[in-house]
Amino acid sequence: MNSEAKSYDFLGDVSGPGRGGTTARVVEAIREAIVSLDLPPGTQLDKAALCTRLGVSRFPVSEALSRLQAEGLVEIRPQSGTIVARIRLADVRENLFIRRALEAEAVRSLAGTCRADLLDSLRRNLRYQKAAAEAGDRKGFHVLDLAFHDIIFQALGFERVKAMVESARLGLDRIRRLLSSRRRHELTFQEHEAVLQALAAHDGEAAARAMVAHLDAVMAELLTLAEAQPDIFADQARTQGLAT
Amino acid sequence: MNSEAKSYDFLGDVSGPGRGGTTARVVEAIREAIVSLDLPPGTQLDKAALCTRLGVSRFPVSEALSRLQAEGLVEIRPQSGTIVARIRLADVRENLFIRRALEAEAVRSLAGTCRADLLDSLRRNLRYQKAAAEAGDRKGFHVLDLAFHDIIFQALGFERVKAMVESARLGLDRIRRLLSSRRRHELTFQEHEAVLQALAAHDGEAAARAMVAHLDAVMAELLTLAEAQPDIFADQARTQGLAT
DNA sequence: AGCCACATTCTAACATGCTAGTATGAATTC
DNA sequence: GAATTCATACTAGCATGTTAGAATGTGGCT
Repeated sequence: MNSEAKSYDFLGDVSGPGRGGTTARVVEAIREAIVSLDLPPGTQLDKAALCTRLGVSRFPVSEALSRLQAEGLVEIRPQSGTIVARIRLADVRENLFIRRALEAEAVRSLAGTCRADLLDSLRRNLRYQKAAAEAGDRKGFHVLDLAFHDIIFQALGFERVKAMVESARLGLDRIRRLLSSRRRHELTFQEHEAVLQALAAHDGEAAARAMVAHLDAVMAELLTLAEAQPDIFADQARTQGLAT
Repeated sequence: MNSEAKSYDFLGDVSGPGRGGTTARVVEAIREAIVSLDLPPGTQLDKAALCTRLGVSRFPVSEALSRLQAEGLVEIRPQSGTIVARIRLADVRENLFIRRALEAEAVRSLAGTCRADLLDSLRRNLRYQKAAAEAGDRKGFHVLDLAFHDIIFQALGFERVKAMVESARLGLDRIRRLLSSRRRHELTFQEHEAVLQALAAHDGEAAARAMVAHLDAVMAELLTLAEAQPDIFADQARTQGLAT
């Protein structure tokens, strides 16, 4: 049974200074491992091994897995086992729905009152994006992409909204890894720029439209990818639980 | 110190059939107590008393409180204590933002493809709403109000979105209790009807506008109420942590 | 009298032990 | 040989024990 060692070497360090925050760090470590595909979809998680590897007890691990289940990254089968959630097309759609709704409303709501320093931050970010896209720096571009959206939510000041969007984005990141391409970077850059333009013009509706267009473009590519690599997806047609 | 008994009599029963789901039931019980204002904002929670009252150990209670913190209903002060979150104006704004974004996008996305049975369900619900409003049945109307929004998300089929909206709505329910009035019911009914009209006409944008108008109307009343009863709110101006 | 240091006490966070439910595989029966 | 039943091993969920940190109140000091 335990033919594979399950050493979980790739997991980050969770040793913290004081007492508090252990659970949060465990969440972070496992989430990172899942999103980076070090833990591929469908992998069974050995809780005991996780505890020994991270040097913590089962309490924080249990709670961490529970939260990750809420985020849709793992699937807990009661009394049976916990596995890394397979990527379901329905989840991809849902996560993109969440991002479309919240991010569009964010820019719509910001356009009217957005301050100059916000625009400046976005402009600076886009300059870096352009450079990263031209240099073909995939990882750098990804970081800047995240930062672009983060800047917007920072300006909005809604912590829970930000957390929700981040959660939705993480649910998509496992696929995005496979999607990252130079052409996509250039397109993303242009789409981001359109958002900025609309924000600068204080046109909320246009900003929302630009954001939706951006996310829909990503969605379209993800779906194309899904067609090409059906093996990493679970249950395309059945058990999707669409409204009856 | 323990001059008050802290009997927590109002808490519902959490005894379940089998082994699983205890934590979920504890969450439900405490959440209900908070939303119904049996546990007023600012109340300190006695974890041990909760355990004895509910007949469970500290494990499910801890996890339940942790989840409720994520929902913004309680505030955990490390090593110090847990209190029922005071209602912050910023949270009200955030929760309404979430609802506006997700519910508007929901009806926008549904308008194009909405099926006849969905419209029928909504129509039936609105007939009941009208009856409840005219009869002055506050509790009944509230239930129907929830059902109206639930029907929409049921049709959408996105579980996590539904959970997010529900969480946001619960964060607002503590105030809504104080706001529930006959006039508000009539207005709500009319606003709901506008949403239905637009859905029936397959006009997504109009449906979204109607939904936003509905939620904004609620928001306006909540803010008016906030002015009138500032005592239940915490820190109007300071420590709101708006983007610096 | 006002202020500061210290100790007590309370709490959440963490570790560990235990139980029940599930799945798997082997043995038995048809 | 195939299907079914039973035993075993494994897992999540729950209970309980332990520890570290924070608030508060008290005593001494200025």
